[in-house]
Amino acid sequence: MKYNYLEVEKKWQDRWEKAGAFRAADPGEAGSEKKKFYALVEFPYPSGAGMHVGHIKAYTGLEVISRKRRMEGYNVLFPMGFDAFGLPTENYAIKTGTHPREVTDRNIRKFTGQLKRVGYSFDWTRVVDTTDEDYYRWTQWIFVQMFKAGLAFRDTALVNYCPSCKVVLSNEDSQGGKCDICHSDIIQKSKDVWYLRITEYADKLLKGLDGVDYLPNIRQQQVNWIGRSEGAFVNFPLAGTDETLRIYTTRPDTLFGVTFMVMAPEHPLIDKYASRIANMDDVAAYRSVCAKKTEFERTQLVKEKTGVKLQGLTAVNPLNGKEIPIYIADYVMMGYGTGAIMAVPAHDTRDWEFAKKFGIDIIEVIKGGDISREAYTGDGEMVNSEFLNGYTNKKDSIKRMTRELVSRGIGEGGVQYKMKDWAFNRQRYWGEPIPIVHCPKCGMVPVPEDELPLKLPPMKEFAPGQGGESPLARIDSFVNCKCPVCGGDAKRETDTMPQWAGSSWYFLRYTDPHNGDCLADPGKLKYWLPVDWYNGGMEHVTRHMIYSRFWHKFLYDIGAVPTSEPYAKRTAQGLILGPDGDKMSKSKGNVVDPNDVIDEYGADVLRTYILFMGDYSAAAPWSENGVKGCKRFLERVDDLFVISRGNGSTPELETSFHKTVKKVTDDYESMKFNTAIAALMGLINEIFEVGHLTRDELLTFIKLLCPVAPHLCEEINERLGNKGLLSLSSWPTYDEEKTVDATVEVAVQINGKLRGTVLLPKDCPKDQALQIAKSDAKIASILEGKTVIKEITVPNRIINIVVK
RNA sequence: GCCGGUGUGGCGAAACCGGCAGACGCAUCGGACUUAAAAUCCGCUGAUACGAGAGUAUCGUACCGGUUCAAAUCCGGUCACCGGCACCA
Repeated sequence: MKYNYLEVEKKWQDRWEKAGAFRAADPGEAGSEKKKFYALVEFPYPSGAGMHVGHIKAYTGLEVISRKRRMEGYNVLFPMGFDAFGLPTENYAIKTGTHPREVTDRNIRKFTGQLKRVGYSFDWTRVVDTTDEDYYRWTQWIFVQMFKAGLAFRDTALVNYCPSCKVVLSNEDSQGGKCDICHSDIIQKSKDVWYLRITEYADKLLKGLDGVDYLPNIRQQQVNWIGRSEGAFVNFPLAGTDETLRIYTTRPDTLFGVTFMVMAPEHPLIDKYASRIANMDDVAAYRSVCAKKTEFERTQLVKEKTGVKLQGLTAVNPLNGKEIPIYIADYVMMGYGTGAIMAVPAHDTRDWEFAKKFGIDIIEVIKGGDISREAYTGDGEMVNSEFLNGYTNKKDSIKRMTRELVSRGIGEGGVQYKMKDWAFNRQRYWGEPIPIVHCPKCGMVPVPEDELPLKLPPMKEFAPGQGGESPLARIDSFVNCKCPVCGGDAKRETDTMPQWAGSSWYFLRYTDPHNGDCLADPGKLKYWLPVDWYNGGMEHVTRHMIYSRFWHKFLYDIGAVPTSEPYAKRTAQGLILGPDGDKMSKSKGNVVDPNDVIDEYGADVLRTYILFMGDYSAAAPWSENGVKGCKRFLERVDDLFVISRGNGSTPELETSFHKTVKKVTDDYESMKFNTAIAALMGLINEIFEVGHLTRDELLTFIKLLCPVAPHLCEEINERLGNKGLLSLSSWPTYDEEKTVDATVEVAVQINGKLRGTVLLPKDCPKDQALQIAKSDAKIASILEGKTVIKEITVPNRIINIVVK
């Protein structure tokens, strides 16, 4: 850089701040009459390591959109905050003997400083911090509303437990059988757990996806996560009892192919009929083996089928009265469906494997495969199935069978979801205390709303307790309290909320961050919601996104927010890989620190490069040389001032400007930042070929580039003698007519092969175009002696002459 | 296994709705400036063959096939890689 970028960038950052340039106007304030635009980026977890280039990529996309929107005349809300509760901070605090409050404050200061150096146009007056009492007061308030609505409940259950972090984890936090935080193996443990009944919203969460604009892969991931399946429940009588074994299946039409039943090892009917089971010892032994397996072993490693046949307990096929053996096996999960299945080995791969191993009959009911070799899971004609014989369409046969089940009173159609209720408590210190009191007389009672926030008590030793109980349980003054209902002695809940709590509603608080009376003023919510555009990482698409949509839909149902969906549009940025093409990680030593890049090249270069790297949603490796290329580009932009003058460029350059304004305007909008910047690079090459440009053209250029490299563009604007901030000036317009050159180079093909090009006037008529093409010396020589069969012209693009 | 995505020069990548494949950037090479290097500027650069040369021809978007005047793009099949889910009945 020919100028001192660090100084110049600081100068403009200070001026923006002083002018309050990026403050969003609340309803009623000057500026609120403009159309609103709410741009949201995922707020960071303020880790001690500071910012990562991934953060920069995540924020810079919507930064460009926000800056463009402001110049287009919108009232833009582009806020930033900190998702600061959580384990890394707490673990660091324990290790270093510092209080997490102190660690958090320090990290937030560090992040704030780093973010400001990048020159983001955040509205810094609206910062939220999830660990702030005035913030988590409302997180607790929402929990209390959910409790009152019966959506927060307690249950004893087998849970995912991380022995290293000493916390219960949700299914989402223990994917692959590993702890999401420390990557230790998860074990199963029986515990008292708080749940949020997210399954009650499964259907709403699924249906809501129709009304929002999410990238297709994001939508699809959510659909898969919710995992809706349609099928039927069927009741199989247990022989010699009046009990029925209820199962769920997606293929009720294969009911005549059932040759055995399988129950999950934990199925309660086993205990109920233990006295009838002759081999209860074997059963108990098998159950204890299964209980010791981690979720990982059970689902990932062991594909070999195991199980035990129940001696003395059998089921009856309710359609034809056939007696069917029952097995227990761990390939059936207690947590899905009813915890028991009807096995149709001919047409289900898992049942087939099990049948082969245990020598069970296999009855074909769908023709089309060779069931002696493998299960046939395709479509085909129904056989061996009485009234279903001859059906060839799966939908029809399922429908018919479901009707039959209902009319005979042995089952009915039903829907299942893979999504489970959300395990919502952690036994750790650095989280929102769950505002519940356990009263021996009144049961569980929420802390009254006017007593919120229920503050985290100060503590010196906040390491988790040995038995996995919360550190808060050690503070008598916190635990012992009076019941808010009866006034008698009671005990407080000592668990805290998981990290996902605070981030489930933060975007609401941005609209009214200092409100002491409610989570946000209804008028402000009405004005700002929904979030118009939300950008973040793919890794948050299934957890954070689903959780926050759930909270939002609940808040909508109780009338606390005005929209049923929080986010109108969602995009996701791709990863930045290390220079070696691997994922960046400390252990590989391939991490790029954005601060180093700013020190060496300035924030404008960093921003430009990150957007220029490639497809915004795709992963791309970091390249130091690529950074240098962007630096050169910005230096050339800086040089434009010297060759700018009052008037008189060329008609060609004028056309190029119209083209570029159009392209950049469109490309920013579709997040094709790389091609927008490429267009500006192409334009600057052309300007230097011409040798000069007008002052107006230069102004247009820096306006187009301003969202990407705002400091440099402000500086040039000032040099041009313009008063006021470029960031608040108007976005350039273009004339569609002038985006096409007066003469166009058109390709001439013969039999589809390129044989030359001709210059034609814009929108040249077909006859004239062909005439000019044929008179071209080279084309004419090829055409000589040939018969023309067909002539195709596409205006301003191509001429193809087919000859024989 | 299932779902989604991707596959184009030495590299990152472009290419609207099927219409000149490789824009833009990097790297390489050559040149200018310099005592020299760095920086900067100018130029070349998909492959192969022919040509002293301006050039000309052929091939070329993972692979095989198809539709079309015309395919990176559409259709059928195969392979590879990435991401997500996973004994979900």
